[in-house]
Amino acid sequence: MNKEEHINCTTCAARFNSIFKELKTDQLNQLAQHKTCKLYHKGALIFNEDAYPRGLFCVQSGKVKLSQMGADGKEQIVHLAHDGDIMGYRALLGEDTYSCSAWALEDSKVCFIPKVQFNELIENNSKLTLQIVHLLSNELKEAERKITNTAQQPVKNRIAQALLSLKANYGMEADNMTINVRIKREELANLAGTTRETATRLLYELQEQKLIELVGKKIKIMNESILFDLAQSAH
Amino acid sequence: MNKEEHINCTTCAARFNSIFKELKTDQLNQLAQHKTCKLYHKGALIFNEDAYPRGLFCVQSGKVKLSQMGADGKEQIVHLAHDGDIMGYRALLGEDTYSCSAWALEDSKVCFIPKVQFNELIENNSKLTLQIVHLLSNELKEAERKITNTAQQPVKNRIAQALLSLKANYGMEADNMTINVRIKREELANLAGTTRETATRLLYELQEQKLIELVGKKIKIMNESILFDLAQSAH
DNA sequence: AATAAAAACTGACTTTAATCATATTGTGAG
DNA sequence: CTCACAATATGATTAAAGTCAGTTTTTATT
Repeated sequence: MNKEEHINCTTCAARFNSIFKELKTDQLNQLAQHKTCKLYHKGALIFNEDAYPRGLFCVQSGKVKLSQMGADGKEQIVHLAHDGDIMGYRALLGEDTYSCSAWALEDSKVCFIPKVQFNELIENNSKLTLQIVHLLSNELKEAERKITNTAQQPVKNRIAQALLSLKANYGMEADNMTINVRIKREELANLAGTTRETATRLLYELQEQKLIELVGKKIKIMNESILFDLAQSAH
Repeated sequence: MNKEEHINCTTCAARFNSIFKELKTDQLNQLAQHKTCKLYHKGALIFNEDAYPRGLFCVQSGKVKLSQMGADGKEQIVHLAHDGDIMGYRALLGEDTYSCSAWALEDSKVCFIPKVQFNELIENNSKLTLQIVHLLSNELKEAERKITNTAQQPVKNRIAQALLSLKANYGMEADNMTINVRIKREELANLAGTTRETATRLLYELQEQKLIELVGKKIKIMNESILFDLAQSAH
């Protein structure tokens, strides 16, 4: 008997948000047959940088950060994942080790599809393969843009960018203003590429400019269009 | 009559350095039938950021920089290309615009394979497709690492990294010490993500540390292992 | 060879953000 | 509820790198 409450991909809510949304029922059932699903508690490691992948991860629910270790042990968050996102496919397709680690930002259910089934799936489904190649290509585009921004923009703009990225990934709460994620200052800093202290200070500056509001552990976006302009422009 | 001296992919020296190295003669001939080859003079634009790709570019000879425009018009070099490298495949595979522009760093011969033939080629050659997916995946890995380095490393280390990257792409001259490319200070700065002036100053610092030597317009690597350590470590 | 233009260098100064130190607030375990 | 620890905030200082201005060198052109 399987203790998992979710054993069926056909009833997975995250599916419609994922690359599997167009799979037929029998293909979904085949997926479900081989996948396992696990609850990762907040702070838990899902997979580790430099390890070889043994399959594909797919976020059923929750929030995940993907981060690299910098030269002196400092974390750099290179990607955020949420419901329906797949993780580890770069390493799988590249026949390579993971280029980053995945950590649960909050309690998250993450499914695992063994490499064999993943390979079968993409060999028999060119549309799916195409979708994954699209993901890869989009991630590269985003990564290149982030290189340019990191190299050229001041920290404040990168903080603005980071906040928008959090919103894009995790959405808003019911009020449609509060970013729906609890993230530590240090993590925000590691996403924007700065230090904890500087992140704190610049958040307060953004608040003074009425672009955001800090309410408890959450961040409210008060003026998204100006925040967006700031994230784009160099000064 | 075709004025191009090179009309045949089978005799292309760069081929063995490219993803086409394992193609059969008839496939190469088919490629050659549809490709065009053009000489781009130093400084010439090969393709432009934000345009839609109409095919695949392949460097036959020469040196190419791929760069993005930053927020206030500043160039960021995100990739370097040389003999045998293909360019524009991210945009093609992603059915997207180019994320960067390609410029000839020196007089370069670049072939062009129309989209239709490219698609035919990858549809009929899964091994080739796999190779291109590998390229994509490797580029993403490199881009992620560059984000981390740009965010965390001081400029001097990034200059060291840039020099090693120039060496990796363009090799050394006969003396096995001099990097085989003439690059402007400003371009080196745009590769490392800094300013012209800072690049100049730090090159002289590296020279004082006996890691490099500046001879005319060329840069000689005097102590690669320490230069490498510097490029890796954070301080 | 002379000239103009581009590129590189250099110094002075300013700004930005990191670092260090300390205080304050928030949070979870028992 | 209390205590300990983690996280955040904040001030002071330092260090790194950008900016600005002016000079020198290199390169291409006539």
